[in-house]
Amino acid sequence: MGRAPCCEKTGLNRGPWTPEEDQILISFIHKHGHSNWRALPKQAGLLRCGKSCRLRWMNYLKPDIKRGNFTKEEEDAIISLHQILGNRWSAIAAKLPGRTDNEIKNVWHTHLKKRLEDYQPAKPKTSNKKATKPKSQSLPTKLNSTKHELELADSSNPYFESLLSASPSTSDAVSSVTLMSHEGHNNEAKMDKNSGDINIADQDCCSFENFGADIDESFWNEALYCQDESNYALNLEVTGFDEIQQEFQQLGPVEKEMVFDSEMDFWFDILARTGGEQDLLAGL
DNA sequence: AAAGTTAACAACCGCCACAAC
DNA sequence: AGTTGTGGCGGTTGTTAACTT
Repeated sequence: MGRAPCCEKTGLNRGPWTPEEDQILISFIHKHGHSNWRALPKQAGLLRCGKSCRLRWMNYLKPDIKRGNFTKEEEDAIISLHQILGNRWSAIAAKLPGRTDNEIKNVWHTHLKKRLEDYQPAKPKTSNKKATKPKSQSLPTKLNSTKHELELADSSNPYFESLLSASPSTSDAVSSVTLMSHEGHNNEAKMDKNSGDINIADQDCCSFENFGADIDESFWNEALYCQDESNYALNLEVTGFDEIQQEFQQLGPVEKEMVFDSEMDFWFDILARTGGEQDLLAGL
């Protein structure tokens, strides 16, 4: 036996809502709230099913809904969030105040997806000159992490600020194998000699913990994440460049310096490289 | 100007998770 | 513990306006 349908279809209005219907729904919810969507249309005198009322309210009539064109910042946020969250429109919408999942989904299918597809023809680059990573490119998750902590002290993008939680690293690794500093940043890498787990701490911008044993400790001598006032860059410098190139071969030839369009892209790249997006997903 | 195509967006449908019973 | 009702979610469709041929 199947479930009873959510509403009796016969005799109910379908299709676009009229201004009169909108007004009835708005005034009813203002007076009585919407504790029971199924019962609401009957109580309000609307010839609609509860689902339809809920959808109309949630996607169109709710007072805090922001309508109109998406800003460049919002579009960038959707693209970046979609890289991590996929088609979880409600989760994406939760990061964009005033925007609904339905609206974001529509924008994605009508604008952003096409923009990315146009941007996609990522032929492997052979030159070693500085280049910007395409936003749509799939990111490698070569490096495994079992735990991830990240602090973003000064985010310029309000949508990103709420995405990440601040948390200091408290891990005590058995032995310290590497100490890095770069342009005022205090980066510290420790390795548990028994388990092979690697702990990275960057007190200025982020901390990562427990990357697992499958990465070479020398990697962290060579890879420094850094930022200055105008750029967010991943520097892959000096020795062992060929090995790093192999690690990240999914990206095509690795540039010695990758410059990102925005701080958000920079952070998402770090998350993707460390598998941190898995932890992020778990926390949502 | 008419027909055909595409873009934009509102709305619907079916499924799922979860709370209540 | 199993069943049912409900809200919420993501995929999809329908409609209409805008654009192209």
